[in-house]
Amino acid sequence: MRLLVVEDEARLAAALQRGLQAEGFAVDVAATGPAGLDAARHGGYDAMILDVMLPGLSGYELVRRLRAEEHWLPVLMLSAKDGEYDQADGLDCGADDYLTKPFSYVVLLARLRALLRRGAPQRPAVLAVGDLRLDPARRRVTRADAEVTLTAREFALLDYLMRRPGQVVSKIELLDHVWDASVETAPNAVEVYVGYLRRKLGRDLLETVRGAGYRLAT
Amino acid sequence: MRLLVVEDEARLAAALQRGLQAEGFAVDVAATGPAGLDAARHGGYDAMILDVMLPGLSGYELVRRLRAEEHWLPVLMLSAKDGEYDQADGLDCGADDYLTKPFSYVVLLARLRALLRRGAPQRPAVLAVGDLRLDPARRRVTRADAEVTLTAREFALLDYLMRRPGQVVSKIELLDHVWDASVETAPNAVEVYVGYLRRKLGRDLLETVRGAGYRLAT
DNA sequence: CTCGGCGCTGTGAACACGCTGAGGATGCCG
DNA sequence: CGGCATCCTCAGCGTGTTCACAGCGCCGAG
Repeated sequence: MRLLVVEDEARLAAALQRGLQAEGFAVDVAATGPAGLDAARHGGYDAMILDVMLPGLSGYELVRRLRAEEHWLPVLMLSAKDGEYDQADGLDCGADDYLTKPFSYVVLLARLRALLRRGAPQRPAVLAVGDLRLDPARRRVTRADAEVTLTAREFALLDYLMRRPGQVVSKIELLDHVWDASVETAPNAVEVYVGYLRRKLGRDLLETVRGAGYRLAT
Repeated sequence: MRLLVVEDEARLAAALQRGLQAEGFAVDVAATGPAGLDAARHGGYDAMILDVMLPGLSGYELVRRLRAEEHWLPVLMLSAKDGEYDQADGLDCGADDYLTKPFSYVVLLARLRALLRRGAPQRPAVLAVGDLRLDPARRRVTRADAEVTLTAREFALLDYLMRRPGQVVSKIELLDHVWDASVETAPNAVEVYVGYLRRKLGRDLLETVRGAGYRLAT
């Protein structure tokens, strides 16, 4: 289990890190809001413990941004304030649980375990770009509310592109991530499948960037 | 949204009921542990607010029994004690969140909303999808009110799929969860059992998603 | 305008995937 | 011990999917 602790008070951060490591967690620490957001985005953590008062970016704002980007990492918020409206704010902006300082270590652990037991709360329910919708769990794709049936490879390709809307993705990158990396596949295969997707979803969706790759229209 | 409030203090129970009804919830009240357990078992509620100190059966014990019977209703616990170990106990015995008396109404609402937003893993007592019904306790399955007899494996497979209606479930996942994980079983076994289920329950129920897995029709 | 290279697409072959009937292994019960 | 139910492997078959190939069109540079 990997945890991310975002806390600027060095002593508290260190104490948390030591304590949680003793419980068998792998713990990374970030000391500022932006650093925490970055780590949460890229880190593959199982949960985050997040202070509200942070330099650079408040905990509230951090969670809001994370949720806006469809990251569903469980978040346990810590706050020095104990006014009741703060708790409500924290939960409403997307945190999963809330603890007021000073808190006891035992309570922290119990809450954390409850959070982890629950697992990631919601999943990226559906990816949406324009009128295009892709539901990974149900494995369904619709364009303008019309269902489109895709083969496994087509689906994987679209999934990958929809997670990077507006970005140019090279054929090499697609071969590495959508195709089996161990099998040597010609880049032309990507062109072929882009062709299939265009035929099924409409010409306007996938833009070719000559010499660089493909971009999903936003 | 239907709520169950289990609270023996009449004044508090009435206050909660009035307040929550004003928010648009349908609220039932039970005044004792056994009555609460009974209501929770049979009621089809979306969440339960549960006092710890109850006549007949403590809140801890109530949740424990509920969970043992595989009811996964979200539970928000209320306690007059505020010793930290109580919180830990409450969470560890299966509650989803915890509030200490005296609490403010605003906080209660925020927590409740967070709980409902999270939506505890839906596992109702009787699973139903379309005209298909599966009762885990009685181990019975009916399709259009006609009883169908299944073998243990067939039943376990259908059970797992019915808990994820509309979602695509891979053969690997099924092998991991429906079959004994320690025994190496060929993926073909899943195909065989899907075939059995189709034969007994009708062709239309289980859709195969080539290259991905199976999906229970919604 | 011309040319080279990149990307698009129709064709078709190899392949992988999933379905099914047969049957062996195992365990339970009379 | 024999009969029966259940579980699961195996092999064959049909079909959808994947991808290489080759020819062509188009874009951009010179």
